[in-house]
Amino acid sequence: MAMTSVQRPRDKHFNTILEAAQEEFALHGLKGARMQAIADRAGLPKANIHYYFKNKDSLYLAVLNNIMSSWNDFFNDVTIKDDPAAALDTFIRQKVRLSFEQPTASRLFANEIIQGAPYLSGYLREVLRPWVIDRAEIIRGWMDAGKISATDPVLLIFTIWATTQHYADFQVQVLSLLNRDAYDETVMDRVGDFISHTILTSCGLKPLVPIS
Amino acid sequence: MAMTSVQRPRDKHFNTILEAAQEEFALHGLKGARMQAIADRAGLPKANIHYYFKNKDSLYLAVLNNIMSSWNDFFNDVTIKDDPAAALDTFIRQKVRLSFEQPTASRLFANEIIQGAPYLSGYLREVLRPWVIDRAEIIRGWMDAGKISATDPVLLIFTIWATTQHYADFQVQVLSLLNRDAYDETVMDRVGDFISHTILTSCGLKPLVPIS
DNA sequence: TCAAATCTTGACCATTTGGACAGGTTTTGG
DNA sequence: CCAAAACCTGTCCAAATGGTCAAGATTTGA
Repeated sequence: MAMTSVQRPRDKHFNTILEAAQEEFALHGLKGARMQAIADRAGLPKANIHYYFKNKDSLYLAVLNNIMSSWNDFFNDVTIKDDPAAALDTFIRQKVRLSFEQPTASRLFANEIIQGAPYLSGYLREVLRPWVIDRAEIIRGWMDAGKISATDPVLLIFTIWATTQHYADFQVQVLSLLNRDAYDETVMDRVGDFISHTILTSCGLKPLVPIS
Repeated sequence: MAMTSVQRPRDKHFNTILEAAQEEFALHGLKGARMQAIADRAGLPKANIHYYFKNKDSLYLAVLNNIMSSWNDFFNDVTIKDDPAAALDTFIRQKVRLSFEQPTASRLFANEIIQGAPYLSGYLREVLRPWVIDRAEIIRGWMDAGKISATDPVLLIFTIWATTQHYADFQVQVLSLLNRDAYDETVMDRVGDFISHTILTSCGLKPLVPIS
């Protein structure tokens, strides 16, 4: 965050540290994460971390900011004129992909929220709430136009978030219960199909893909 | 855990400590929680905690065991002969009630799973997996009997878990986005209605309650 | 080429943290 | 009533932890 605008070659360390920190904070939260563990994961001496980041808090904030920028982008371009089935399906599959391909970001966010959002309360109030109100308005527009059946737009968004992020936050549980060692494209598609089917059906829409 | 079978009067402290620990562990995870903070919350000197529990790990385990016993009880008695709509509706509403009334238990569980389930991997493998397989069998029975439409039983269970526990784990976010200070019976019922409607509809069942 | 700017790191420090323990108080059971 | 058992807690300590710093290495740009 407090870096120079020019991207110097050395700044690769900057990103290495951010990634290592993201992993550790996602795993143990702010208090639980250890600076030494972050340093070890980054393959750098601990003192070097403090050259780039003043302290633990500022590193945590840098990681958070780095993540939150691209959190719900997908649904931004949707308008009332769009086809709800296609729009919802796309949004769901993008969120599923994010959960499968960048689970640590989701886990870090989950940790922060579980812990009471001490560093994201402002984000929730000033960024996410307007976003939700805005998107809910579009969904309500679809309802009024008779394109989807009556529903609660905000709870619908919550449901999409919950079902998609579940596969990132609870990855270990899901893998254990599916008796698998790792996610793959097949599982991701199966989950995308299922959630899309569930949401679309509940909105009175015809599912784009049948469930196998 | 390592207590005498007789419930002595003094053992009220035992439960006080368990509750305080549950709160702190839910908030900060195993590493992040502080014994002093648990002691403060319990209103006892830290040394007293160590009289009842050998160390931080054993306290954490005691809290986990205390929680996991009554985690998915609700769905246990269901059989193929039962009406799927009623059974699913009941299960969903019970889980929603748990999320609203005992959110810390859910948050502690979430923390443990996010962190890779270091203390619950055995539980996942030996308790939860058989449970899921068993319940999935019943749902499959409903499908075969033509009582519900084709679906993926395991992903259906995941979806119910995800949507219901979301309101415990992400309580702060939900409250912020609903612009409320606290949950109440009204919100809980609205959420129960919505999730029940969503799940039942996706199973080709007629919702028990219309969405307002 | 060379001095300034940038970066790296081993060694160190103050504070926090989990935990031990001895000496005390209260309860229990005969 | 009394001794044994159970319970309580102030005090202390070793280890872990976040963070500092100064000396040195490397890079930059004129």
